[in-house]
Amino acid sequence: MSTLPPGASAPRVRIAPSQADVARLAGVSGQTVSRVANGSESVLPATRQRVLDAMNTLGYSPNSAARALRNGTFDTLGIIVHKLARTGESRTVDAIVTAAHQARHTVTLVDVESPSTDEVTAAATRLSHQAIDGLIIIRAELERTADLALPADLPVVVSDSQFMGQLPSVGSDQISGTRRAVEHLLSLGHQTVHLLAGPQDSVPAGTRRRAWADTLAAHDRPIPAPLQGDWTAESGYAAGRAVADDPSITAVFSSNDEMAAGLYLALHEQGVRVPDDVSIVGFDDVPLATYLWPPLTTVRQDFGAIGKELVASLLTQMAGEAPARDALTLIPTELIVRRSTAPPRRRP
Amino acid sequence: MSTLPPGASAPRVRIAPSQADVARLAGVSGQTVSRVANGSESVLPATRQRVLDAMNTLGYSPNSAARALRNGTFDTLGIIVHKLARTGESRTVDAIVTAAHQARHTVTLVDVESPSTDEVTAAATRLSHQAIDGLIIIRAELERTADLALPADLPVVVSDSQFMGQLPSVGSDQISGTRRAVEHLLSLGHQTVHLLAGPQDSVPAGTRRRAWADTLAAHDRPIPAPLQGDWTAESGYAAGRAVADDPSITAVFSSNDEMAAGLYLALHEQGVRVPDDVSIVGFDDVPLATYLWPPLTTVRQDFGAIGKELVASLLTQMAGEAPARDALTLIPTELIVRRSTAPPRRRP
DNA sequence: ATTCTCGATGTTGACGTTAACAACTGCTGG
DNA sequence: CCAGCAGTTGTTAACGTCAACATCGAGAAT
Repeated sequence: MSTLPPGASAPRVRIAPSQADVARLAGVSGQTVSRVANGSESVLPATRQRVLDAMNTLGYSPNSAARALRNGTFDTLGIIVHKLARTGESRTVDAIVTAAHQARHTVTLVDVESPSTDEVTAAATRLSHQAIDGLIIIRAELERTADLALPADLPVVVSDSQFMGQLPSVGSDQISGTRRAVEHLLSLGHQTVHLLAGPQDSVPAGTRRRAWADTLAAHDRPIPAPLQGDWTAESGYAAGRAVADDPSITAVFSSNDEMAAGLYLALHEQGVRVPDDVSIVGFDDVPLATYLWPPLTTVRQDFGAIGKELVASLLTQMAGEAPARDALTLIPTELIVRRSTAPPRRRP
Repeated sequence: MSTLPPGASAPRVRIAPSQADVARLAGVSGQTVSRVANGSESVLPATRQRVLDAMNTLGYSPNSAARALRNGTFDTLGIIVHKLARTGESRTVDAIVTAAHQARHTVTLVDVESPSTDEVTAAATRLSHQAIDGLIIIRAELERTADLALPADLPVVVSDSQFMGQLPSVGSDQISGTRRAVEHLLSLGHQTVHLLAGPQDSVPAGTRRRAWADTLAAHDRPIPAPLQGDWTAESGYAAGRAVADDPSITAVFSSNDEMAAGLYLALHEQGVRVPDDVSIVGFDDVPLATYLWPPLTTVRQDFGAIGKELVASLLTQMAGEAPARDALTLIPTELIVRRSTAPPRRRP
């Protein structure tokens, strides 16, 4: 009998039944309960039923911490992500969760405030203190992973390809997507294509920018100074004012759909018609791209495939295969032609 | 000396160092390592430093499974979500992750294919087999939780308010948001407001529908038959064709922004002007709402606040406070007036 | 000088599970 | 009639951590 001070309540007891409780009720050993829980063959049907019944009455579910401790595995994948609310990020995570589920794994999420080395390292440490068997890093805008302090034996995959040669990566084929976007505009008769660029320190933004310039160069076209954006629709709007003021611009390739939407608004406000006066191509194919006015021609990224591939790569590593440090899986992109592009027309 | 058969390789050993390894290297007991790891006061500075050094050289991080087993707590929150890629969902999850982080908790994610009772139960079971201290269910379209088989002692919160009286809930104040949207249109001079409804089996869709009807009734206006949608822009587009064909419709309240975007497209295609011919109000305030043409008047939901509140409620329960089964936290909504609404004009 | 106190550190055992092995049963085949 | 076998069930120990208690030593108080 414990003596509690007056007014004190008994500690809240987690009444989770254990294997031993089930064993006692079913009149078997704990080991047999374990066998039933894990679907072992060598249990008499009658015994199995007795155990199953006991589990049900008690509401037993195995303690995963004990199981993890015993097995040395958590059946859990960690994800480090920055700005989960963004289209690409949330769709990738969605796909990861689904793929992980199919592989009977759970997913643990950590959000970083900025995708800097320090933050990602901290997040990775925090995660490895938690229970994970593998780690997925989504779109960290880092220069290199050398500075990234990761547990040596932890399988890791990175989305987007800036870690090529350092960590296994999975990313969209942005180069060919960009090329097709630019060439689509060129083939319509535009003399050149202006770029609405993503932020300077973003790796994918840099990739798209280079691919844009390379494509123009390959066709012997002038390479205009890029308009600078930061992925937000707001920055696209700002750029749109500039575009509206410059009648020489007939075609713009926006590094993502959000900025294209901002561009649209500025152009509409200034009475510049799309695609009659200016043709626009975006990147991503967000769900709403079809429903902008006019429906946006854009480069579709297959985020679902990326998520699936990330998980597949991680599972391979976890199965013990030596990770090819320089493995890069490229997911194809696709140009979706809608109604925001047309042959150039002279503007007044 | 173990003798391996020729050709056999040693098993892949997870070389994660344990407390004991650190203790040996630092020349202290495991308990002292534990004390240092958990920031106990009563360790001599010199000793602490020696332990810290040993931790660093070995790359030690405490085994969370063992810790969880010992402490009976996982510092982890589980989330069950359907269609993570949607705006509201991903923003809510984002906020949850951030709030959980601040409370030094990790977040584990499970996606269900459909928000049905069976699926949610299965997911909850799966999660409780995993390591969680509390559960957040986002927008399950269930009638009641009675059927939901949840571990009895597991703290749970639900987003959206359909579980009122059954489980603690957090949700937007959809009723007043809807009322303000409808009254805004009425105050502009519209005789009545048509509804573009969400799917029949969705609880929030039902809430908005009732609030819409109630508001019209309160103002003695006719209540037209709702246009039926399913949350997708595509369904909004279909409804838009009908709206374009019916000149008597001057104002539409769309149950979400996506459907409003679909509506826009159909109307633009048919040459029906917004807001000149038809006024439109949406719900959610997705990031792109400002950048539709014309910028969409809509009811803003504060998903960030919802996520924060969900975590707060869960933490309270986990701290041992008896959950008020009927607790309902209502997060205010806000009408954002942009340019898709105007006084009615006669259409030809 | 002796006892007391207190702070630092060590020892022990338990959390719930499962692999490895041991033990027991009933049956087959000689 | 018994060795041996296969199939079922039980026993033991260990995974890594930490709370509770035990121990030790040094200085304070008498």
